[in-house]
Amino acid sequence: MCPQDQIVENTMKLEVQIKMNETLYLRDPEQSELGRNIIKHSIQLIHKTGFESFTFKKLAESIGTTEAGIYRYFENKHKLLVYIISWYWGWLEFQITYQTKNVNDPVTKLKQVITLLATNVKDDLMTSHVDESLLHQILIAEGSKAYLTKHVTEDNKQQYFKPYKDLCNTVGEIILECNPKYSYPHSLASTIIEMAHLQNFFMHNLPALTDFDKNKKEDQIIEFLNHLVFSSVNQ
Amino acid sequence: MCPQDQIVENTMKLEVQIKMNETLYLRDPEQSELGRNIIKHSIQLIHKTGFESFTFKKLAESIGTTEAGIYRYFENKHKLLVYIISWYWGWLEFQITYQTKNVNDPVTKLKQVITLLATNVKDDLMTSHVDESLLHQILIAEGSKAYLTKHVTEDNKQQYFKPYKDLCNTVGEIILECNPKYSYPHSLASTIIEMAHLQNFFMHNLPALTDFDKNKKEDQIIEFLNHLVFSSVNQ
DNA sequence: ACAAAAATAATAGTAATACTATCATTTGTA
DNA sequence: TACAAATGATAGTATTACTATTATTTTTGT
Repeated sequence: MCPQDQIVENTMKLEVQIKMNETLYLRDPEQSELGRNIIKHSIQLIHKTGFESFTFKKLAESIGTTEAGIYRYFENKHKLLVYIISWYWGWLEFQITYQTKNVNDPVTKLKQVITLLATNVKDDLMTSHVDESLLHQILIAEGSKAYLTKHVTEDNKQQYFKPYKDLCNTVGEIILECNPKYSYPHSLASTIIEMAHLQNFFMHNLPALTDFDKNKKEDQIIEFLNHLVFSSVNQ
Repeated sequence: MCPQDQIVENTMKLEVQIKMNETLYLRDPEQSELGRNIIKHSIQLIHKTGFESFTFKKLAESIGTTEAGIYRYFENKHKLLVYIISWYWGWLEFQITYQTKNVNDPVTKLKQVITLLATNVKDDLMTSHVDESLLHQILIAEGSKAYLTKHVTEDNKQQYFKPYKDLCNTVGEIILECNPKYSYPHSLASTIIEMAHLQNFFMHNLPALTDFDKNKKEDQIIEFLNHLVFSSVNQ
């Protein structure tokens, strides 16, 4: 298991806690009611209004606190976005490790990973203040905005994208288990991860860019990705 | 040739002119010196500062006009971004049609398309006010911001993404020429287009997400995409 | 060549955003 | 209980994303 993931026994019920990069926040949002509310409501608000219209003022109003209160936790809305996205990658990494831990066949494992990446999960009750279903949709619509900035290099030096890279590595290693001679494990892994999200966005919003119809949902994306991945890995 | 692309004889030298969606602008920027300056300088400025820091005020200063002057051409900076990105897709479609017009073998044709998509071209002198090399880099870093918005559905109804869809269709048709039974021509086409850009961004900014080193440049991305595409198309 | 129309420049103004600062009040903890 | 830490309330600034008005050029039709 990746050292970023921890299971913490907390107030008598089992809670999953994802260890976050400390330079992302000013005050740890996991450690207070207000902090957890910031995470919870920012997920709801970004999902509802989109990242561009999302402001700390609106967030403060929806929580019932003040703008200045939010600024004590996060320097700006970009860092908050990176925070919740990192959280999601960490949580996904945990899901992958946990759900495939007894699977020995790498092909089966890779198929399960593709399904996990492309499926909009139900809210995981083990993380009470995070709605993973909304978070999955945020990843689809806003995920790339975390790194598509002019300050990506500095952000990268601060390790903001480590959870994403770790996940990419994990998937890359499973690809190599399927075929140790495959030349592009990381690029294929990032392609799977990005396309699991982007084909979903296209299917719902720009269907002419896909071969899917809205009804059958993610199954078609999973079939497409399976076909793409296994034909090239087994080449 | 796609009806969107036209060659126009203009002031004694051959100029390529891409027909643009008229709802994208308030006044046609191709038709005046100021308009062409808006396009030229916005490409330079977005490339230099990134789309988030790009403002009409800065653009006006770099042209030597006023903010209000820009607003007479474009309602807001998002429409200007969509404009220059649409322009690029239209230009690319023209390039593909033009450069592969005598190629009969669909496999050769698809390989050429992949190369065109993944290569940072030199500035095309046939379009004097547009620097295609900068535009290609803008596509890599900002392209997805054109559609990753809450108003993507309305924008799509206004046909803002038609040039992208047309390109996707063109590539999809070449894929079907390679294998008429391939099930996902559009999804594979959008995957090629997006990954040609995204793997480039990752290679330069988040190399851990790829298997490429900065030196060898786009060749490795082209090899990766060729391997991915032809193993799955020939499956 | 000249008048009318169109485009541009100059200036001003507004509401919202993205912060920073200060101080009073509440809450948690040794 | 006392003290520090966290929160709330309020205010203020620079910038952004526009809109409006009027004056001045430039274009164009005759």
